[in-house]
Amino acid sequence: MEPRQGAQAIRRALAVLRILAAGREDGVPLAEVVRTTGLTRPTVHRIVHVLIEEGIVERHARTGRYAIGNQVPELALARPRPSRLLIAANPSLQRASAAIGDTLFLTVRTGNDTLCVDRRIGVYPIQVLSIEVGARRPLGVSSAGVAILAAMPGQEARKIVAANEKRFEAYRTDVATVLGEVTAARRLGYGMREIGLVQGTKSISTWIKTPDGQPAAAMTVSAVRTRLGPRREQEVAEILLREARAIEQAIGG
Amino acid sequence: MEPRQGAQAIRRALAVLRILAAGREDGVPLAEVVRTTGLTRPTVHRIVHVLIEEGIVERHARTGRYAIGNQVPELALARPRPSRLLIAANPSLQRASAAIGDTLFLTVRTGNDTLCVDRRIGVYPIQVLSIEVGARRPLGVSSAGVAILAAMPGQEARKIVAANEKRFEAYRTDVATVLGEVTAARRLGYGMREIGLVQGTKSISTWIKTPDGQPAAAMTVSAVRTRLGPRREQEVAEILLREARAIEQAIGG
DNA sequence: GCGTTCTTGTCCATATTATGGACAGAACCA
DNA sequence: TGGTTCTGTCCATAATATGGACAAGAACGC
Repeated sequence: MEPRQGAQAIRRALAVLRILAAGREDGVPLAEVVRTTGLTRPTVHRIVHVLIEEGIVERHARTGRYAIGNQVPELALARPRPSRLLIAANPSLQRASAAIGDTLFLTVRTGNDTLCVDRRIGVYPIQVLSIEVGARRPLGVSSAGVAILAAMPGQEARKIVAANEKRFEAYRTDVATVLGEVTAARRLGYGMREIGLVQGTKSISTWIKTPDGQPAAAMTVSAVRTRLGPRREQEVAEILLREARAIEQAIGG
Repeated sequence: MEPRQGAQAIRRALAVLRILAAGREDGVPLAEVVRTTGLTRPTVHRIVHVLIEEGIVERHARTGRYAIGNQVPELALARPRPSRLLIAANPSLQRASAAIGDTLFLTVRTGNDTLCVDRRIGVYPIQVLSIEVGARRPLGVSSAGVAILAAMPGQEARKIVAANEKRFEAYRTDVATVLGEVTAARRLGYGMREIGLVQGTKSISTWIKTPDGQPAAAMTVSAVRTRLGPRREQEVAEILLREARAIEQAIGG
């Protein structure tokens, strides 16, 4: 598949949109878009302002930051919701949440990012709620991202990690660290992070593959570190692995 | 506001996306996109296939039709849902639905289209369910579209109707008919269609304006024609007008 | 069967379009 | 005050997107 030519501008506009999406409601300053896309400032400026005229991007009056606009969800209404994955995963998430009691996330891969698409809050009184539905991060910086990378061929994973290099700085990590974590996850059979994105939390993630063997998503448990000692880590991982296989079945059938 | 230059390709890609969005899950054949956008076929073909590579568009294997892809709702997750309008309108829709008993729609304007964003089913046993959330139509072909056009300055309304000319054929209407209906709606104070998009139905729509006087949405009741005689039309219109003002208050405050 | 009309896909010379270096203003800090 | 961030704009230039022309497959009629 040689990439189709004659649409540089469209590809660039989409790259910009994906960066803006990572900024959620608050949006992203122009300079950051310039840095992370590697495009020149006049180009990004032009793209962003055309997208504003078209209603695809909005600009916050106070901060001057750029964010995903109204028309994007409007276009999204054209698709049936919720997605097949969400339907297939629902019973598993419910079971796992009840069995574990800590916060549970379902995260998909989209391009070079992870995107949280579902979250279940457990019964345990201390819950890690830092990641919300819609949260978008470069593949590799969260345990879910590491799990998804671990589930794909090494070459592809390295390519993605290399592509995300510029964005890792903001999360205080780098290519070598991420690749190390990916290797560790392959050995373990699941992704794990002693130090979560939030201080004092720990996360465990299992990957979910589509019938053709591509990793499609990850299921993650996050909890305060003290609640996930070695013994409980084992328990939680077993539940997650079982339910991940169940979701794979549900997609495949 | 002179439109910004240097982004023809991006604008064209968005025009294509909006047409595809009107096709919902089923999508739209390439030829129809070519017709309604007025672009040449090689151009549309290139745009659509680049968007497929980027995950923004999907192609149905069986039919060959093109439709909005997975990544659009993924980008949409960056925004908080539901929208402000939906929140503001909720109590009014609930009250109106209870009072009227027929199917109620909330429709917004997006570009040159109307987009159904909410639907409430009433208690009366015969309900008009042809329009679903996500349904997208050229402004002017539904009573909601006529109401929204009626609420804007004549010049702007004429511009939009002219821009939609090519798309009217598919709905068996034309510029003159639509402009006539808009004028009638202005006189009446609400939009009305004796012949709905579905045979034997009748619709009544009131417009909802933002604080700056721009029409933002329309509230519509659809029912089988026999259920909306002159007397009941009055009643329903009064309720819709009252609730439309309530929603305007809720947005403004 | 064979022509007709619909569709989608591809090529490539061309000119239109997007590009980005250079310049400039605004806001903030020391 | 000068230094450092940010955002916005201009315009000559090169690279890019464009669309006419050609091709091939699918559906229909007879």
